Amino acid sequence: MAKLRNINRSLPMQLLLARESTMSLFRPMLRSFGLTDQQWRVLRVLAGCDYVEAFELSQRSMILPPSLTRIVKNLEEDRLVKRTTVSEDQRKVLITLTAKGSRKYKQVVPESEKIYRSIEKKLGKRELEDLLKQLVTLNKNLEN
Amino acid sequence: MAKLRNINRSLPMQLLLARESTMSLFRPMLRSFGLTDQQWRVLRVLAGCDYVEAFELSQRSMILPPSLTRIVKNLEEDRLVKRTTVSEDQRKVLITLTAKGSRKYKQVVPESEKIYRSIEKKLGKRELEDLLKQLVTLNKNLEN
DNA sequence: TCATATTACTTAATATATTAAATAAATCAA
DNA sequence: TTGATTTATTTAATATATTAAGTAATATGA
Repeated sequence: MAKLRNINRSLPMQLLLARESTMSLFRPMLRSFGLTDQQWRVLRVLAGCDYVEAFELSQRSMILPPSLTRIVKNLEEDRLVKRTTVSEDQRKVLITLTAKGSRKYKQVVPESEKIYRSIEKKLGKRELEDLLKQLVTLNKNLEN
Repeated sequence: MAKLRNINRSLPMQLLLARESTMSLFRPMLRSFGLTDQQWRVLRVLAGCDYVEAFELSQRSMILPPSLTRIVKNLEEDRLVKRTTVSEDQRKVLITLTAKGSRKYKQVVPESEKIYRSIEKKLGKRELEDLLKQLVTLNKNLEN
């Protein structure tokens, strides 16, 4: 009978496990700031620019548009982001950080970097750099 | 102001992207068999043994117990798996593949392997092996 | 033995993922 | 210009993720 490769040899499974191992280190910190993983991804993109269109935000935060609609709605209720429309193209929605959102971002950044450095320490800076490089290559080679 | 590392240098983000790049190659095939990603993970574990306890299935399929409860319920409604309890410990639930589940598994395996080989071709067999090895190491070093 | 703690799983509540369909604004073609 | 198409986003429906709380069976200790 045809047999499937072992989980240790399955790229998708090892990637899932790696993502989980990694995020489980950040998650308690994010929760302590009242943020979900995805909300943090959104804040992080927004912090890099004045405003972003919904579609670009979707791509850069790796959250599909239907999910993003609700996430932005929740963030807006928490007064962390603001939505506006452009008069040039009434279909588009622009999203920006509020002052409160910006403060939240600035609070999280040093904690996030602290965790990242602890990961570097556990894995070795060179090994981590090497792994990142390979992942970037993989993503380039598999992208549609 | 403290600035966060770029997304290209973020291990969690690159892992998320890599997982997505990879799964997007398998997903259409799985859907054509009427399976979600998680249902396939469950079938795959079950195919490796006669029966599994819910807790072990949860760990090996990397699905938390509350999600697993519903996933197994749905698979049971589709007659792909069966739940039984053991008399020695009435708390425990054993899950097994039905004949129908086993047939489904055997149908998917060759298609899955076909996709896997196409990934090997795109990335290079050696590079893929190397990446897998690094991921296994990372998972070992970060595990709780 | 009997109250207490632990274990194994399920339910509940809220958040997100995925796919398809809907909506509304903008663009295009005849 | 106007009907058809495309684009940008939202709704809807179903599935899964996450955390907390609940339930029932088993184990433990005075």
